[in-house]
Amino acid sequence: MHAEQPVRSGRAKRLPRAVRERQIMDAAVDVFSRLGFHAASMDEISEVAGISKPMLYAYLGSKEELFATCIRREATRMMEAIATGVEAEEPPDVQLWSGLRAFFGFVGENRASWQVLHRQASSQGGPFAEELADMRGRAIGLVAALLVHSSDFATVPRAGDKEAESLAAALVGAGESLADWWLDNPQEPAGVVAARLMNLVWMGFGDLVAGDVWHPPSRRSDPEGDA
Amino acid sequence: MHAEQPVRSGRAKRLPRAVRERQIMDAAVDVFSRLGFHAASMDEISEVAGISKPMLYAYLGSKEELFATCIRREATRMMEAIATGVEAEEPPDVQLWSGLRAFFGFVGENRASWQVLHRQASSQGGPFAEELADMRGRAIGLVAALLVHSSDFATVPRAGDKEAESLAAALVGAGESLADWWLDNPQEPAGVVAARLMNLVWMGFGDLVAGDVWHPPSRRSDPEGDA
Amino acid sequence: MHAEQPVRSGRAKRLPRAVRERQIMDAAVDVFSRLGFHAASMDEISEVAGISKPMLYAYLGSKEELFATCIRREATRMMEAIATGVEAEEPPDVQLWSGLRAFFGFVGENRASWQVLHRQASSQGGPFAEELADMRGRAIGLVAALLVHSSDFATVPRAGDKEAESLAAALVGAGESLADWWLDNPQEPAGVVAARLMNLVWMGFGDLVAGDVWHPPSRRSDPEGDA
Amino acid sequence: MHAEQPVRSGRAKRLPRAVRERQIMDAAVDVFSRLGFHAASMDEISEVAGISKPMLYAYLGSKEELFATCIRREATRMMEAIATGVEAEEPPDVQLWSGLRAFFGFVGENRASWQVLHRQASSQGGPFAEELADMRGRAIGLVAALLVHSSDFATVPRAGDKEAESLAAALVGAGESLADWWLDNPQEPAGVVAARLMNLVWMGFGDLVAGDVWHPPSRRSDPEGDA
DNA sequence: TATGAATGAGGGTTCATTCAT
DNA sequence: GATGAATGAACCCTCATTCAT
Repeated sequence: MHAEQPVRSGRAKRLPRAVRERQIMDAAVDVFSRLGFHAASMDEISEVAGISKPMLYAYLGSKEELFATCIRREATRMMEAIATGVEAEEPPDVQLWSGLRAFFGFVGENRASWQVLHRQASSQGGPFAEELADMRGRAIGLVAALLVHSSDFATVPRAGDKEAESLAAALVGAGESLADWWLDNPQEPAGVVAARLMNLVWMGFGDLVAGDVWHPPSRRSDPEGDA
Repeated sequence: MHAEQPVRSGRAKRLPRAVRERQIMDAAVDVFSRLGFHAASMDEISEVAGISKPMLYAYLGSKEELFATCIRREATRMMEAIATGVEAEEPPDVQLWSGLRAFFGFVGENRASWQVLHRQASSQGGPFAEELADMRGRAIGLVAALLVHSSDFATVPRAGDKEAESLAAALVGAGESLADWWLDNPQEPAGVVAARLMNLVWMGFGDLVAGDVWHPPSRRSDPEGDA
Repeated sequence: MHAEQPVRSGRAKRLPRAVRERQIMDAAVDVFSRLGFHAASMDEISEVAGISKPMLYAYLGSKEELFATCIRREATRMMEAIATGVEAEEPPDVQLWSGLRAFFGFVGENRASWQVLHRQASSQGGPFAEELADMRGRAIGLVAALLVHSSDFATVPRAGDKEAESLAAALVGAGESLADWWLDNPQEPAGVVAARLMNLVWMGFGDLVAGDVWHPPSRRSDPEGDA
Repeated sequence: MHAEQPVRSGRAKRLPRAVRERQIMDAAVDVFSRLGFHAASMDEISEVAGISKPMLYAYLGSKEELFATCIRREATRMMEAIATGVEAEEPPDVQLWSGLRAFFGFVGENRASWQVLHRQASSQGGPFAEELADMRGRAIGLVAALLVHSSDFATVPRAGDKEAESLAAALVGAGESLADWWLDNPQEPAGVVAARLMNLVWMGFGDLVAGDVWHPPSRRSDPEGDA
């Protein structure tokens, strides 16, 4: 999580452009994530950023541009965080597991980013709704590819892309929703929550009830605990 | 889906309060679902409703109140639609299955309601965000109860409410996300989509890959097909 | 000249739309004529009109629309004033004379109208610059037609449209400039100034110096004196 | 027409003040003539001038001062161009003719200068309107003096200064308007247009129709043709 | 009751102008 | 001397909300 400047007073110190830009983006993500696109005002963003409004416009353009830039930056950060955690050579279930862990890890450490991405994006109407729907769509596509791949040798394959895509959509939604729930119930570590979702989607509730549980391949150097 | 009055012209006829109110709420749901809370204007709502703005205020209060009322009404409608489809005496998996079917059925037939509930609600920081979070929370609670109940006799029970709640949250999110996906890919009937989700959460992807599929208890008079 | 409301204070009285619209337009013409398009602010216009800004927008649209409407209204008024004074059956010189008299008469009685039309219009750039150039072009065209017609039987006809048009442009410019001069030197009645221009363009300075003067056909009921 | 620096990049070289000032003024005239006073921005001017904004202010003061300076410089240039073309010993009609030719010549070769002077000046209510009115007034005075002088021995002299001044105003306006027309219809050489105006004001349209035309005293080395 | 007319308040954006390096 | 960085002050426009008929 990026730290924000305390509310400014007096003339802002001169800073190189790149630094200011990051500062502003951080403030914007913060405000957008708290209030949503419409309710957020450029006034408030500039105040949180510790600069005057004209700087906002000079550096990041219009409100819409600023928002789109935020979305893109945070989405990229999240995608990269997840991609970094997944290794293509692993078997599908392990890939899924790594992805989930990385996802929850990112959400836990970047609440604001997550909220901008998840909460504000749906506010359909703006031109970025599209942009965000695209990103979500791409994420779903990736998961779908994973699922398809994992079932290449199995009985379901004939289901076709649409089936995989719909399951991926469900899975992504489950992840999002669980992430939100987790933010409101943060008692448990990321790994536990991730494992729970992994179990649900991989084993199914039926198996869970029957006592069958999915276990991650035991690895030693595992910083986070998992149930 | 509720029908809207064509754009009004001239003085509106005197109508019993209840009818007027329904008329206005229908218009409001329509506009809110299309534009979102902020972008929707009282002007447009009153126009679609076929009455003047002062009437809007006289009947439904402020914009926030109106929105909250919409949310409540649509949420109630949905809850009832689902509750109607579920019979408490059935075993848990059947209850879940019935609930899912009812949910997708409702969404398919009430796009506007669904969009108000799902899309607009989360994006606002206002006082209704709370209201909606509450409703969603209650829904999650119900599902959690179902899950808990279904596992009363099983190995997992000790997990406690939190585990069930988190799984319920994931399940609800999966349903929401899949519903959205379905609205964008409406080729398949509600029942098929519902069944797919049922399979995912009950059997798990692992079993699906292995060819194990969950089947609804065969009933005769079943209007919709299921996979 | 239309009278303006004194600066408003408190809520404006309810007025029928048509009346308010005229009131606003009068104020707008006043302010635009004094400050020009850019320097005029909607705030000031609304203040002069005795209403709040939202009414401005409700009735007359954006600033540009308002300005264009002003231009059109005043141009129409002036054109009509002139057209009314000219009779098509008269010989060309008499038509020109009548036109000049009507023009100066209008300018004398509608300073603000004139200034909006003349001063502000040239402020090139806006989309109305075009509009106004058109109107001026049409006026020049009319004068050119008059000149062409007046020379049908003479030696110059071969000169072609361009020559007539250029002379008409010169004549129109002379009229505008003289009108401005007159507003700064208002000692003499409209008729005198008009006659002077008539003499200049019809007799030429050479003849004037030689003592030859153009005389209007003597009519009795002539409200304004002419030299 | 003054040439502008290509868009600058990097630090501007140190230059003697006079050169810098000319550079800036050229840019300012260019921008003002294209956009008008209000629409022109100091940003654009400094960019065209190839220097930074603080330099702009250091050298030429505020926007208003800069504009006034532009007006003064261009007006002076034009006045001098005209004065150079007129010889005081010639008879009045020849002086007028020379002046007109010089004027049209200047306009043809200095479109930007002309547009700043003519179009932008009148439309502003600011303090330079005054300045420009002054200059125009002086020009009118000069023409008036010429007219008065040309009629010293004639029948009209008693008319007094006001009559001459008003005629001069008309003449100046005719010239301005014709110059504008010419810029939009540039097929004919400056001399032809000038001659046409000369004929109009000296012979009058009445004589023109009758076939009487004013002829310039034949001179040999005349670069531009005249009708 | 029902409404056309009216407004306070605030949001996005830009611009002339000036520090501080 | 020269500049990138910074801002106060306006301006256009819209919207939720309310009078007064």
